[in-house]
Amino acid sequence: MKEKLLSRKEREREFKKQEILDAAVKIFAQKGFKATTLDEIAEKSEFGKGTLYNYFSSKEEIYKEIIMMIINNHKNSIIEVYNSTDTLYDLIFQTTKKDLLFCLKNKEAFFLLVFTKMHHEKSTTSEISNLMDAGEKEIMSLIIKRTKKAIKNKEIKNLVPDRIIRLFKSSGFAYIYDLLIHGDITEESIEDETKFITDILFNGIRERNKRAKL
Amino acid sequence: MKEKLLSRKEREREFKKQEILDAAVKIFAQKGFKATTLDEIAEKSEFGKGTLYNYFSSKEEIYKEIIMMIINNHKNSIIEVYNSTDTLYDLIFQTTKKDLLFCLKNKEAFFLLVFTKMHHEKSTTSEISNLMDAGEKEIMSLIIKRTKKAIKNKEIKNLVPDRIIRLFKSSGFAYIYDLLIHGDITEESIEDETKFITDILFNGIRERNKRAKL
Amino acid sequence: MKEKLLSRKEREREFKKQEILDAAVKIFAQKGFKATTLDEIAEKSEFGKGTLYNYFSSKEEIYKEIIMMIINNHKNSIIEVYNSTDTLYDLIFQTTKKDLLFCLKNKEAFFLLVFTKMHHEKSTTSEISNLMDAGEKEIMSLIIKRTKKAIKNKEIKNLVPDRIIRLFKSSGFAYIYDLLIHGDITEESIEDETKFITDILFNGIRERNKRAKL
Amino acid sequence: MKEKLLSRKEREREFKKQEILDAAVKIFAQKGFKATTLDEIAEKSEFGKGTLYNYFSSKEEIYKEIIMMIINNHKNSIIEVYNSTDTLYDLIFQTTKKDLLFCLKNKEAFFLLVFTKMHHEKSTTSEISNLMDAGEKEIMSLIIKRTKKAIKNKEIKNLVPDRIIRLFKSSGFAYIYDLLIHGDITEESIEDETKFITDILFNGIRERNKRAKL
DNA sequence: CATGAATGAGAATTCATTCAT
DNA sequence: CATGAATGAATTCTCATTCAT
Repeated sequence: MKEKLLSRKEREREFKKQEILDAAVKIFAQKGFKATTLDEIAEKSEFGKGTLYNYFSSKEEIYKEIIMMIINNHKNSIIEVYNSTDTLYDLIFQTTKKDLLFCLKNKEAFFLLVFTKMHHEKSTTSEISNLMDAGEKEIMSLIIKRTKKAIKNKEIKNLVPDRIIRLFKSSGFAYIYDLLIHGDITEESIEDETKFITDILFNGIRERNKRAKL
Repeated sequence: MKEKLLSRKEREREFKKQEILDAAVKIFAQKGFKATTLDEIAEKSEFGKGTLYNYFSSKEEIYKEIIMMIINNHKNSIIEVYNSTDTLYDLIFQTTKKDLLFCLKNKEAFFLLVFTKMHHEKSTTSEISNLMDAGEKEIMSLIIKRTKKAIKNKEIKNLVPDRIIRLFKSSGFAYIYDLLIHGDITEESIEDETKFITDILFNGIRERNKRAKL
Repeated sequence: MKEKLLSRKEREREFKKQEILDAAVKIFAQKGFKATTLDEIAEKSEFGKGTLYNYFSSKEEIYKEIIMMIINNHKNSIIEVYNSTDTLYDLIFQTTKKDLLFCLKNKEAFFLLVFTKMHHEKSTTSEISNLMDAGEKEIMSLIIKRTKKAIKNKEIKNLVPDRIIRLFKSSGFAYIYDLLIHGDITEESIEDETKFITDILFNGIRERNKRAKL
Repeated sequence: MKEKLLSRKEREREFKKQEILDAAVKIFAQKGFKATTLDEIAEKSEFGKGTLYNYFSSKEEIYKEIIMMIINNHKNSIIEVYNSTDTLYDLIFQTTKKDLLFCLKNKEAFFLLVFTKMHHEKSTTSEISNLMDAGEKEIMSLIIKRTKKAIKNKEIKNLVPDRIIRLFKSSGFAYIYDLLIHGDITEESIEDETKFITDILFNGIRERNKRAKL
């Protein structure tokens, strides 16, 4: 919607800004905020160091814009899935699948996100934390709504929604992370992996009709 | 066992070293390696900046010793549980419970570990990564062994062990992390939380005897 | 020869680099490597402390470049004299004179050289020693050649060349040093001083009853 | 003369002090004043670091006492020779020989002296320079006296005494230095080397057609 | 706008000196 | 006296930010 009114000049500017962000996200993801230098970003983005300051007012702002970008992507993705599914299972399945795909294609962005979540670098102003929390909250409220509906509809057992969601979020997140780290995932195996994790969460892993021998 | 033969001098030295490590782990956990300054560690540990160098040869060594400490703690804890349980369920349950307890009591240590795992700061020599990987491997081999046994004994479905373990490890880890972050856990609720997550993984969350209404 | 192709930027850079070296050599000569601080060099060269690092990667590199500069100057000077003289006497005379002139104009450089020769600071990597030794060797081989020729031509007595050269080198060096230290030498008196020392040394070794064949 | 009245306690104290100085001179000679640490001196002398301060008030004082020790040794040696010789030649010959012997046995002390002479470390208070200059002056006055006598007695040509002495001092010094550095000298070759250098210098300045009156 | 040289605040590290035991 | 742990001032080096071209 914003893009509508941009002149060529402005479009070019946006393009260059994006180039810088693309370069920066990779380095930030690899080294973290503090250990990343502007020299590195400048070199990777093929701009002069001074030029960066024509687009961003500080190193921190670059970081902030990257985080925003990732969060919005993710949020929009979830909203879209939310609107096109009915059951909790489908929501979880589709979301996880989409996340996996996104992460696979934007490994750096993903790591950066994880990294920032874990990392409470106070130097990186709490503003960033706030942005993340805000995005998180919107997503959460959607999932909670759907979970309650799933309980009501007897799709799942009557468990505390907060706990379930915490488990979903964290499990999915962590599992994806582990997969990416160890590298044994391709675009083809995504459907399969997604099914694996979603099904376990929904069905558990216990053998049903037999007694475990101890 | 080593402690037996330490003289008073040596014991005092060990004690002070530990004081420094205790101060350091908190700050490292909060800010990460790069963003933590020796001035801060010195202040928090109530030693002069130079004194730190009488106990550690560099900032990085402090970090390294902390990681080692945590890894060893964790590894020993798992081994102990492994030797005192038979089923996979019990292993997961006890391990998770013990981890939760440890994490609750050593929040900083836990965050630091997570942080280091996520963070591939190559600056922080790969030596640290190696240490972690070595510890990890030992633990993994124990869990894999037990998982295979569980499949053989029909305790659980015949799923690929690696995948299951990845899920356990990551889920447990992430769930604990999430719990700690949001702070709503006490020593009393540990048993309950542990049961919740272990049971879901084992049983799933789907309502069994009824068809979900969509 | 290199200078031909330098752009204005590059020439300016070289110029500034030289300014730094000029400032540094004075302080190094006065205080030695260890006792000289970058703050002093920065102040004397009228650059910011950080700026030095845009031109040199470390304090030691500044030192290294200075030594190289001096050695090369001196070596080239000797070679030139070697090629434009025939007798040992002339070689010694001209070299000594040229050295004296150089030293008078570059007192600091000279002291620094002496200083480094004396001083086997192993901290200052042995690389520097190696550079000096290499330069020295080239010069030595020229003088030895000429000395042997002088013996063959009966210009001087048949003494062990190594010993003679050691005497020349050390005497000349030390005499110059002493002169500079006590300051009673001007550009005008150089010819005279040179003749004084060369003649004494030569009267000590000259073949008496025969005419040197040239 | 001082030693006469020392009690056992005092003698022990002097002995330990000397042990420290002996250790220190080696390190100072090798690395220079700044680069030598008290830890090194403490280790080499096999005392605790704090103990050094029971004998010397500062690092600089250790240095100062060493220099004094060396200078006095040298001065006394010269005076002795002066009193037991008549001609300039003998004075130079004996002094050089004695110096060579001293240097060979106390390499470190010698290097330290050279080092300090060259090195105008202002950090090392000018007090040290003053001490050295004072010692130097006494020696100089003796040699000048003898040189004048030698001219009067037609032992040598009528050259400016100052210049001659400068040449002797510097030549001898530098030649010895060079010999020690390159290591090809033994106690046996001292007489020979001494004769070599003294003769050359003397052949350069000796009055030819007259017999020196003694 | 684009650039990169210049800068200085800040960080890690060293080491002479002090002092409690 | 002997000791070595504690200390902080001093030093080298890094890097975000500014600014003249």
